[in-house]
Amino acid sequence: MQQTARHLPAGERRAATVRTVVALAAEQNPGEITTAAIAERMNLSQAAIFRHFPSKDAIWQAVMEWVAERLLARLDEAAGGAATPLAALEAIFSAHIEFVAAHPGVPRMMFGELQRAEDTAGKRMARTLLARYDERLKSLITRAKETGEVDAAVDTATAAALFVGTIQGLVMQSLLSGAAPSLRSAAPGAFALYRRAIAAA
Amino acid sequence: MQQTARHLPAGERRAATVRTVVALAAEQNPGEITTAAIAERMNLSQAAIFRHFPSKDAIWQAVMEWVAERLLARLDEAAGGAATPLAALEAIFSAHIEFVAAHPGVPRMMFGELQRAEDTAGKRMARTLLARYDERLKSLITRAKETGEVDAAVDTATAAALFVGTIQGLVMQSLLSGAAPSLRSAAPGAFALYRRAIAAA
DNA sequence: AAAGTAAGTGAGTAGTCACTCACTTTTAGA
DNA sequence: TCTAAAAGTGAGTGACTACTCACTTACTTT
Repeated sequence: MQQTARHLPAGERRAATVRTVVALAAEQNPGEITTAAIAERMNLSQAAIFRHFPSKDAIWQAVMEWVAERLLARLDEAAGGAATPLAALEAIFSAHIEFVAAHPGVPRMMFGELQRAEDTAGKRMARTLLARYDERLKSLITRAKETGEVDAAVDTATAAALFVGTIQGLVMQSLLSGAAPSLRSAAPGAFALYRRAIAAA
Repeated sequence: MQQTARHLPAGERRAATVRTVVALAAEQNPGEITTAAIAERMNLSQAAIFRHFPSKDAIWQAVMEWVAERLLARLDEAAGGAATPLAALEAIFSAHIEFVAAHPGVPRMMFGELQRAEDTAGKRMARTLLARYDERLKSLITRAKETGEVDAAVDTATAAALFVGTIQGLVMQSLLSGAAPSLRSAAPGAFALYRRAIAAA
């Protein structure tokens, strides 16, 4: 990100480090991001990193916290402005796509953390994020059943899983093509199909 | 896998190595699988690995070839026995779920390879596999539109992406819970929703 | 301007990684 | 039964990794 601001206060340096990791994850395998690479991107010595984080795991934890806070805030904001539960689902869908289009490294980091064998802090944070996401989806789907927008015969948990899967399908397509714009343009069509899957007849 | 067969002929040792990597990927982050770990699992010295593969990249290439061959063969077999295009899609869905339930490391390896920054042989193989998969899906969906099973208004490419996404949603759920059985039990419900998304009214 | 403190650095360390090589053991064919 | 080739090994190597530490530089407060 910014290059030439030296001697940042600790809080800002931590924030800059997190932003740098998110940016690097958009370019390379998150598992292969080294502390040296992070430092180089910030025009800092590698040793400086460890003045602000006790370990590399702590960096990943901070990054996953950043993702959880920002993503959930945007989703809640999007859902809040919607008139009906189904409209809220669509708003969340768009907001999520917008978020990963702006930060292409995020889904890669999520998958990377979830795949870790050890039970790291970052992995727990990723799990928590997904659990909270799932909660919100299930709540909205339940309410949409009550308003009659979603078919009552549809299983709520399955519908929530398909919502996430629909996004993942788009993400995978963009991973293959390497293009972020395709994500945004393909999103409306994907949600239209998802709506068909759950909508009442 | 098997432990005590020493001095295997080269072909069998290569095959055993691939099987070992697939098994290890079910237990840990594929990116962290070392040649030492592979050798240890086979009760072999690490140096022996390099008598059969010129590099670690070559191992990954062989593994991805194994996956591509076996998976596509099973999918084609499943599709072949189906009466209609939509039935073929369902058979492919089941066969795919069965495959990843039997080899839980496979989706992790796929994602791991696709995330690589460098253009490795394994990554190219993963890309090719997905492209072939996509082809088959689009062909079946097109034919299902002709028979009237699938709504002609549904976009073929989007429907193919949602098919893959539906499976990924299930895989992600099982990654979170760590349980393979949940994959198999949740699959029929997930396909039922997918069918609703694309079926003709 | 002096001094205390926070931020940053150069030069390390121990450990791990993929990969090599001179050498030994096993297998298979005549 | 002998032998050559194939399969496997022990002991390395250089490159890279997260992390440390004694020391320096910059900022802030008085």
